[in-house]
Amino acid sequence: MHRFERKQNIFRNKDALNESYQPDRIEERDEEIEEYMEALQPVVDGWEPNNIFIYGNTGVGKTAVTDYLLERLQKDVSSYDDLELSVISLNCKTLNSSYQVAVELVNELRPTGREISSTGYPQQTVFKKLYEELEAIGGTILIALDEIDSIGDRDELLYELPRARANGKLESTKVGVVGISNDFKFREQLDPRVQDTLCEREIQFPPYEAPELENILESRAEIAIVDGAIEQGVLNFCAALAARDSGSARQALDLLRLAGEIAENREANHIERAHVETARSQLEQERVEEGMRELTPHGRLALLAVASRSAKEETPCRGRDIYTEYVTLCESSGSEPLTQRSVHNHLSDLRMLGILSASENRSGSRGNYYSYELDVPFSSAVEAMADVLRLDSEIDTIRRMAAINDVV
DNA sequence: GCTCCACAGGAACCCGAGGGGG
DNA sequence: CCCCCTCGGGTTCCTGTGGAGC
Repeated sequence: MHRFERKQNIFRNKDALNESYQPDRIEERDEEIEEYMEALQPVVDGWEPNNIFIYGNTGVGKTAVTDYLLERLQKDVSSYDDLELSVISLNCKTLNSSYQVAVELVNELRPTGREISSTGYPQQTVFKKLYEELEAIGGTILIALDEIDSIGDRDELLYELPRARANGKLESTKVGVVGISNDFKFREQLDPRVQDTLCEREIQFPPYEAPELENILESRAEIAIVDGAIEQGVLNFCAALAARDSGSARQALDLLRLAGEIAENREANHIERAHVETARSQLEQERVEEGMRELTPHGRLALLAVASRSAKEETPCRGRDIYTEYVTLCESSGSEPLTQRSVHNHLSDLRMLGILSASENRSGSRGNYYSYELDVPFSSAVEAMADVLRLDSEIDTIRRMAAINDVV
C-alpha cells in the first residue's frame, strides 16, 4: 500500500531558501543600499533621473536590492501628487541584442494582442515604437535591465535611451536606465559614450565574505529550518564553501537547501556536514549537465571526441588529435565535419562551461597549444549525450574501452 | 639574439531561416 | 511579388604568441 506521509523533521518553511523568496530585511548590504538610494534621490526631487550601473557576481544581492529599493521608491513617491513614476523591470538573460531588448520592452508596454514580432523590423523602427509607448506613459520612467551583459557588444539601446530626451525623441517623459550586470568586464567593452551616460552612477556589489554569508544563512535558516535540526558548524561550512567559490549567497542557500533535502531523504534528524558535501557535488553535477544539454550537435561531437580519447587513456591531448577523432565520429554519424577552426571554437566553449580543462603547452619551436581533458567524470559526459546522437554503437565502444582502461 | 612552429582567437563575411511591409 | 530586417552558426583569412633550437 502506498501512502504519503508528511515529513517535517528538517524544514519548517523551505521557501525561505528559494531564489524567489524576498526577505523582510536585506542583510550585509547597508553601504550599497545607501549609495543606491542616493543615486535614486533625483527621482523623488523631481529631476531627471540618474542612469545607474550596478555590477557584481551572481548572488551578491544586486537584483534583490534593486527590487526592494524600486518598490520602496514607488511607494514613497506616491505620497507626492506632483510626481508620476513608472518602473519597468526586464531580465535580459535570453535577449542577446539591443534589438531584442527593445522589442521585449515594447511588448511589455503594449496590451496583449498588440505585441510586435521579434524579427523583421529595422532597428530604428523598433526604437521608434518604444519611444511612442514611453511617451504615452509620461512622467518619470525607470527601466531596470537585469543581466544586461547578455546583449554583448550590441549596445545601441544603451546609447539611445539615455539620450532620447536630449535628441528630441521624448518630450514629456523622463527616462532613467538601471543596468545590472554580472560581468564587470562588460563595462569596459561598452562604447565610451555609453559608459559616460549609463555609468553616471556606478555601484559595485562585492562578493560576500564567509562571515557575511554565515549571517545570511543564519537569518534564513531561522525561518526555514526546524530548531536544532542543523548540526554545529554546518552553516559555517556552507558559508566557507560558497565564499571560496563565488561569494554568492545564492550558492550558499542552494547548498543548505539541498543538504536539507538530502538529510530528509536519509531520514536523518539533522543536517550534517556530510550532507553538505553530497549537496555540493550534486549541484556541481547539475551545473555541468545543464551546460551539456545546451550544446549544439557539433559541440556534442567535439565533447564526445574528447571522451573517446579519454576512454583510451590518451588525454590530455591537443586540439589537432581531437579534431581527427572528431572527424571519424562525424563520419560514423553521417554528418559533415566542420572545419578545424569551428571545432576549435567548440572546444573553447566547452572550456568556458567548465566541461573541459585545458593546460597550455609552450614548446617553443614546436609551437604553443592547449592540451584538453575532461573536467567532469567520464561517465556523466557520456551519459549526457547518449540519448541524442545516432552513435549508439560508437558510444558502446567508447564505454568498453573505458572499462578496459578503468576510466571513470 | 633571431627565427619560426603550430597553435589561439579576432574580424569580416556568408547563408538560410525567421519575419516585416509596400 | 520583391526587397528589407535580424540572428545563429558556419566559413575564410589573418595576426599574435613565447621559448627551443639554430
